[in-house]
Amino acid sequence: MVTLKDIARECNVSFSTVSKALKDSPEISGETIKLIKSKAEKMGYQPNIAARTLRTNRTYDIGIIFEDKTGAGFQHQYFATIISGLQKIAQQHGYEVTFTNTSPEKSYDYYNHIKSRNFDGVAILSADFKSGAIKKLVKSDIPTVTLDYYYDKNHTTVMSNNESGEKELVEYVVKNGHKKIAMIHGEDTLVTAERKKSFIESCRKFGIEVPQEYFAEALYNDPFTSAEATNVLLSLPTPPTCIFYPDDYSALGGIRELNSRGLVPGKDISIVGYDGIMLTSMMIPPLTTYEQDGKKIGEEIAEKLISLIENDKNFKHSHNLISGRLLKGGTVAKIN
Amino acid sequence: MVTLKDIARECNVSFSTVSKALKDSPEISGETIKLIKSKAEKMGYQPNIAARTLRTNRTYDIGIIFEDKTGAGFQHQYFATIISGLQKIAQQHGYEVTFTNTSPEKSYDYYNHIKSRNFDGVAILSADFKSGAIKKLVKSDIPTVTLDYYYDKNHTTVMSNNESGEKELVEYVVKNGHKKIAMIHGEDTLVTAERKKSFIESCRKFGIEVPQEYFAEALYNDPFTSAEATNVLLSLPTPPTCIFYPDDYSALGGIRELNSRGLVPGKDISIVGYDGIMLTSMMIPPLTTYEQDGKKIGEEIAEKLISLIENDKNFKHSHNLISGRLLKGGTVAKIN
DNA sequence: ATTTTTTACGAAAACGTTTGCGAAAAAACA
DNA sequence: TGTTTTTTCGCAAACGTTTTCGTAAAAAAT
Repeated sequence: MVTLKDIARECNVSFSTVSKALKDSPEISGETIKLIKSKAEKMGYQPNIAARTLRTNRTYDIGIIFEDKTGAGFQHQYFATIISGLQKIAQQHGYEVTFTNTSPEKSYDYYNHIKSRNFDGVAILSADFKSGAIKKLVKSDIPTVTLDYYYDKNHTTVMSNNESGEKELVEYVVKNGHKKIAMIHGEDTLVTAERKKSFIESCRKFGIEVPQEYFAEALYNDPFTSAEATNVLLSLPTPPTCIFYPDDYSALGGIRELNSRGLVPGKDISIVGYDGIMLTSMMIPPLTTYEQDGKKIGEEIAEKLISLIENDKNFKHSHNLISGRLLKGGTVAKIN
Repeated sequence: MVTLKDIARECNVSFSTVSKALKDSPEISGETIKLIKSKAEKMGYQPNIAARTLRTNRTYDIGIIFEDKTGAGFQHQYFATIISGLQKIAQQHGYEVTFTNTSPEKSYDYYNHIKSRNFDGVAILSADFKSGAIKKLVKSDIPTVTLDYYYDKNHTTVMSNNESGEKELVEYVVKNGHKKIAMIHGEDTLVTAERKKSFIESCRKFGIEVPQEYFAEALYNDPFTSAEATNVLLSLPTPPTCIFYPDDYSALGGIRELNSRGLVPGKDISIVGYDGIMLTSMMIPPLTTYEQDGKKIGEEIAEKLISLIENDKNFKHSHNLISGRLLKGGTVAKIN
């Protein structure tokens, strides 16, 4: 590889002059800068990042923490688009994105690992946020931005707007005449809590008090537990006319159960999903759902993280809500 | 951060002794090794990777090239599982995985960029393999493994076994009595060529010569072009009884078209997909398709790449075929 | 008891940058 | 012309490792 010294030799200057010239130092005259730059270009110079890092403690590398219990991982559209958006912005600013190793063991020391790798910052997309390791990282001097988890005023997070998501869905469903609305929700997380809260309050705004038995728990993105939950809800003395699912995959599981009972979504029963994965738009009828804007979320994470890294003077920690949009499919029947 | 010097001070030895002790050098006595290691552990020592890289030219970092024209990217199950498998193995060997920046411009110098980043090796998952930039990289001294593209004997590739995939599908379909079998294939790539070839030869083995008009082109993973292609095939004087789709998403597009014609897959018409994405197993009936083993492919890529990096003496460049398995859904009707 | 070998460690160079500081040359001023 | 200021550049240290080589002490061999 061609180094600063090689260029220096060609230009008859010292290698420190080359270094300065390449970053437009005012110490170096305009002519020599021009000379050096063209020479460097011609020789195909690329700085050795490791050497730079050693000296400056900057890697231009953003770590991503993505603890993937299921192994199915980021093939979910939500995460895939987030990562895609994140990488796009990072790349625009000259950063690379690396999937940093996640712990098989519990007591993994993320902080030390990341210090060792010299990441400029880290985006925590999926993790056990309550664990000591993650907390230590977030509270440390390493710039971090979290996805869908909120600690306090002293750190930055980007969250999908669950409140508006549920609100829009409820409004749409109620407008179609539904009053007996049930919710199958995911396992107990911050996101789940937010969605439940908004669901309940949105219903209340229309004078609807959702009874306890209209709530059922399933696992996110697991069509089987949601099918079961569907079964439970439909076996109630007064079954709901509309069922909310925690996500689109779960809704598909629900549809299977409904079909086996001879019920057609959008006619005999109404359902809504959450996420807006591509496939649901191709179903017949398309699933009514709330599309989260993963791309935007990823971009926002990258932008916040980079201004944190680069010490933007007017950076303030913030809690960013990214809204998506209602996809009116055909699985909500108009009733009265 | 705690460095070698810090540990040396605590142990009353030189820092070079510490360095050696930590990697079990025979130069250092057993006792001092034990002492140093425990001290290092206690102090939370993590080596500075940048410094190590500068000295050794090793980063323990694997670059991934993933040119994503569509922006939809690795949310496709095939790539997602590949990356997941790759990362798993990499992590087991102490490597990190980074999505290295891909070029918006045509003449991007991957080679220099990767040299600059000091990646130990790079996995080329998706790229313009015929471009000069990629060729230069593959022909260089940087260890590379490619996915689904084959150059020559002097480099290593891992490919999904398209030959056996098509063969198994054809066998299954023929066994169900089909003789008029059409193929919608994707755009012209190496993979497409392999699949077409195997399809034709497998049919021939059963005495079936596929007429020219039974081939139609669509775009991979695009339900709309495949719907159109479906339309063309069904409008033929003698329409096929079974249609092969380039992938599962395309098959879903086909199903829409079939439905709109009042045809039910698995009864009035038969179809098969390719890929085995999770969702197809939840359809009613489930799609008959060939599941590619992305996880295995990713693992194989990582293993090959790492032995290449670590200069395994008995490493030989190879062309690795990874087979998947037939998923017998319910979209192939038995006819006679 | 002397010589040789082995063991166990330290000194120092090197990797390629960035950057503070000093110095020579040029320009400005008196 | 002599002095000061400014411009432009080179020197050298530093970042934290790895690794070669040298060497003192200990052990073994004579």
